This record gives sequence, C-alpha cells and structure tokens, in this order.
Amino acid sequence: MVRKKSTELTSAEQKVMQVLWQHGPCSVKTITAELNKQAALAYTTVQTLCRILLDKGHVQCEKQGKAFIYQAITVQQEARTQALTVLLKRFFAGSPTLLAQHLLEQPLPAELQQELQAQIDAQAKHAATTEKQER
Amino acid sequence: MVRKKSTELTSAEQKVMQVLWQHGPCSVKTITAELNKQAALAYTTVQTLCRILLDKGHVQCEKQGKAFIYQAITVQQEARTQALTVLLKRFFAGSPTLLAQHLLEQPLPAELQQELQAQIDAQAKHAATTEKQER
DNA sequence: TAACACCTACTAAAGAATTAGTTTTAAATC
DNA sequence: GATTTAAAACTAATTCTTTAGTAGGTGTTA
Repeated sequence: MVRKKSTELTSAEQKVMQVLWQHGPCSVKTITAELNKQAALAYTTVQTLCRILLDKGHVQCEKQGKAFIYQAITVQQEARTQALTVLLKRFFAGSPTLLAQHLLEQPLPAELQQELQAQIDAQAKHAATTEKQER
Repeated sequence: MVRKKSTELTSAEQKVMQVLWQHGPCSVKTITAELNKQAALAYTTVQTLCRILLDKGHVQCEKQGKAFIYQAITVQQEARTQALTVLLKRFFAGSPTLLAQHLLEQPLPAELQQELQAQIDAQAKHAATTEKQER
C-alpha cells in the first residue's frame, strides 16, 4: 500500500524551524551553530534538513553572497496550532475538554498550571476592566 | 552515526494504544475491527504494531484461548503528559507560559478556549469553597 | 593565478515506520 | 483422526528519517 507523503514537521525538522523562528532568516552555518549548542550535528546534515524543508514548503531560500539564507514560510503560530490539534486528536480523543481537564488537574510540567492560572487571572482582570469601560 | 532507538509512540502505535485505552484489553481482531471504523488496515498490520508495542514495553499480552489479549501498560495519563511535554519543548521553546498564552490568546480549536475557561471557572469555584471550609 | 576556505549538490547508508503477504501452528469440529 | 479455520510467527517491501561523507564550484587572498 502506498503511503501518502506528509508535509508534517518531523522531529529534526522542527528543531531547524525552531531556530528559524527564533532567529529569523539564517544561513546553514548559523543554523548548524545554533543546533550544536544542544547536540553535535554535521553541517551537511543540517543542509539536508533544509533541503527537505524546502521540498515540503516550510521554508524558502535566497542566495545571499555565497550562501543560501533560509527563511521560515510556515509561521510558528500555525505550526503550534497544528501540533496542538494533532496532540488533541491522538491523546485526548479530539476532545478539548479532556485537554483542558488534563492541563488543570494533572501535576503536569508543574509550572504550567501556575502559569495557566496566572494567564487566566490576567485575562479575567483585563476582561473585567474592558467590561467596566464599555458601560 | 547510530540513532538511539526510541520508545516513543509513533502515530500508528498511538492509534492502537487509543483503542486499548478506550476498550481495555483486546485481541488483535478487536483492535483491527475498531481501527477499521476509521480506515482499512490489515489484520497482520495491526499484529505487527502490537508486536512493536510489546517490544517497546507499552503493552503486555497474555494468551486467552487461541488468541493473545493485549493490554496497555503505559497509562493514558502518562502518555498525555509525555506528549504535552514534547510539544512544549518543540513548539513552545519549553516554555509553559507560551503554551498558556497560545491557548488563551489564539483562536485555537475554538471550543478549547471556552472549555478551558469553563474548567477554570469550575476550578476557581471549587477552590473558593475549599478555602472557606478550611477557615 | 594558485591555494584555501566555504558552500552547495550529490550520494549514501542504516535504522524506523508503515503496510501487508506467506507460512506455520494449534484449536475446534465433523 | 482428518479437515477446517483462526491466529501467531515470520518475512518483506517501500518509504521516511536521520545522519553524514565526497565531489565540485566559487569567491577571496596571498
């Protein structure tokens, strides 16, 4: 059976995208240097990843002097949403309610709960203020 | 370079686990039937997936009559937490704050926001009640 | 202009994932 | 006991992923 080819970001690809999102347009050299802060990875490996990302349409590139400068096309926001949607489908039976419950009830990455709560408080405060002003 | 072998759940494996989580211990036949509600997949394919899950230690099995009955070892809760942690690392630079922001600010899977808020409200109410009782 | 550095393009290889066919085994039934 | 049948075990092929080496081109500089 033929497998449909995906355009989803693989693990290694995601790491490259991360660099591009954080640093803006980069050469392979820069990306490699950035990735090597975490774990050794050959220049040519990064180059291959860039080519794949180009094939999949996640980045575009443009020659600047000797080197190509790669730039993310896929915006981080979208990638995040997509990733969250997949997560939701796979692990939470597609139910946002379950994710919400899990986020709030589970001793998750620990800080997350607090952060969530803080966000929520800020949001609530803002909403309240807005409401007052609207009257 | 040698790749470290992962025990992470792949996409196809996750689907099998989903069935086991939802239905409890199942035979390959049952899993196949369940998965085929979504898309056709050969019995032997599911069998292979079960073997892999066994290798990776996510399920255990036990002969019952002619067939093996597979049972999830990895609990859904843990898989969820792990998946969320990976997501956090990959797409939110490991920052729970960013995830929280994204969840609340982004027109995400739409309902999620509302559900989150509802969860939050319920939680807040509960907390308030508990607080009163503790006094 | 020759040497060097740097970069791309091409090639490659091994492991993982996905899918499923074939063979064997064992249980059930006639 | 022989035959049928259902399941496991084994095998396999294709694609994806990850990793990186080598060859070749081009710009810079001594």
